[in-house]
Amino acid sequence: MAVNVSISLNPGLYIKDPQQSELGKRIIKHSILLIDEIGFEQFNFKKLAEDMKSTEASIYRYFENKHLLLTYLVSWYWEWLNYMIQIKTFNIEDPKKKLEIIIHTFVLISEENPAIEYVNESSLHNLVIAESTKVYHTKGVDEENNKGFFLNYKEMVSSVAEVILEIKPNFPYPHALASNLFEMTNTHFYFADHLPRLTDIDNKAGQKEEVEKMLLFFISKLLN
Amino acid sequence: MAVNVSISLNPGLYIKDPQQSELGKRIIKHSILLIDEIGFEQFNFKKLAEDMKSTEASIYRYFENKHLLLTYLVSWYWEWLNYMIQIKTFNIEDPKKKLEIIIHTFVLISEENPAIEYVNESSLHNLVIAESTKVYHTKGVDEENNKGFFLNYKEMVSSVAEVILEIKPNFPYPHALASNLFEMTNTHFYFADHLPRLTDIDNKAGQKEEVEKMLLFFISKLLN
DNA sequence: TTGATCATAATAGTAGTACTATCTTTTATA
DNA sequence: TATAAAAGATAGTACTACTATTATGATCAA
Repeated sequence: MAVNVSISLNPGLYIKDPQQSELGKRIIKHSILLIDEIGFEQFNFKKLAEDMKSTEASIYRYFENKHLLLTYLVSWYWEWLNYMIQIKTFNIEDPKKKLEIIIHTFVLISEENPAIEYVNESSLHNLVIAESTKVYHTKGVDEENNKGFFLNYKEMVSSVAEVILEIKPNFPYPHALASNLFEMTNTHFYFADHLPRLTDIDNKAGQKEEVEKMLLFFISKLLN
Repeated sequence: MAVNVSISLNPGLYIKDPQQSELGKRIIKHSILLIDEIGFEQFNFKKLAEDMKSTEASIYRYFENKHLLLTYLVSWYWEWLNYMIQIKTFNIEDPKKKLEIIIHTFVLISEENPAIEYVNESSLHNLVIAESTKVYHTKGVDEENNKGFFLNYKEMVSSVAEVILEIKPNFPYPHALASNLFEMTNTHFYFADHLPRLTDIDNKAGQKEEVEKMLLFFISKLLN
C-alpha cells in the first residue's frame, strides 16, 4: 500500500488540519504514542508538548482540547479500517468470504497494513482498544453526533451490515451484529490482557488468532 | 424484596463505609443522581457537596476520589445484579429457562427490583450504561484488579457461564458469551438512544423488550 | 452533667489542569 | 527582500483535585 493514502476526517474535529503540516503530523504521531503509554486520563497537552519538544499553545492551534484529539485519532482508526475493508473485499464475490476478510481485518489490521509513516498503527490499535469508548460516552454525544463526528464508525458498521444481509437477507440484526463483532474484537483483547476471567481468550501468543476463531465461530452459528 | 438487603462491597473501594452512616447513604444517593444528570467528566466532589448540602472535605472522608466512587457505584450494580440473578434462578431446573431469566434481569432489573431506599435503581442503571466501562479502562486496571475491585463483575460472569455450560457443556466460549450478553445489553440501550445507526433497536417505547428479544435470538442461535 | 470522643462543617490553601492572550522569532513564499 | 503565516516563549486565569486545620454539634460513658 502506498504511503500517500490520505485519511479524510471531519474538519469539525480540528482547528487546523494536522495532516497539512509537519507539526500537525508530529502531534498525531506523538499523541498516539503518549496516550498509549500513559493513558488518556493522565495525558494532557502540556505533557504532549514536552514529549514532542513543542509548546502547549502550538498544540491548541490544532485541537480544541484533548477529547477532540482523541476523537480525531479514533476516527482515523475507523476510517482506516473502513478503507482497508473496502479494498480487501473489493473483488470478492462470496459474501461469507467477505465477512471472513472483515473479521480478519478487525483483528489483524495493525499488523498487516502499515499505512502512513507518522502513524504507529500498533499503538493506535492499542489506543482504540483501551480508550475508544470514551469518545462517545460523554454528555456531549448527541451534539457531536449531529456534527457528524461518528460517521466513520457508522459507515464501517453499515458496510459490514450489508455483507451480513448478503449472506442472510432476512437476518434481523445486521447493524447490531456488525457493531458487536467490532466491539467484541477490542473488548476481548482488553479482557484477555487485563480481566481474563471475563473471556475465554488466553493472554498468550496466538491471542489474535484465537479472537478471530471465536468471531468466526459466532458468525457461523448466527448466520447459518 | 425487603429493604434491608445489604450490598457487600470490597472495603478497598472506600475509606469509610458509606452504608454505615446517614451522610454516607446521602453520598451514594446524590452521586448516582448527579453523575446520571451531568456525566462523569463534569462531575466532581465540589458539585456533589453543593448538591447534597454538605462539604467537599466530608465526602473525601468516604471516598479517595471520584474514580473510586464510580467504581463503588458500578460494583454496587454488579453485586445487585448478581444477587437478583441468584434469587430469581434459585429453584429453576431448566438451564435454558435460567438463561432467559438472566437476560430478562439484565434488561429489566431496574424496573422490577427496587431494592434499597437511598438508591434510585433506574438512575443507577443509566449510569452503568453510560459510564461503567470507564471503571476498568484506566492505566490502573491491573493494580485495581489485584485488589479485587472487579470481583463482583467476574462472579456474575462466572455464574452466567455456568448456566451456559449447563445448556451446552461443550460450548467453547462460555465466559465470553456471558460478558458479551451483559455488555451488549448496555451498549445497545446506549446506541439506540444516541447512535441508532449502530444498532437495530428502535429508540421507542418497547426498547427494553426489543433488546431482550435480540439477546434471546442470539443465544437461541449460539446454543442450539 | 460533665467531658471525651467522634462525625461533620467551615474555611483556607496548594499543586496541577485546561485553557487564553500576547508578543517574539522562525520559516515559507511571492 | 518583504510579507505573512506558523511556531515558540511566556504569562496569566479559572477551575479541579485534593490536604490541612480548626470549629461545632451529637452521642455516650462515668
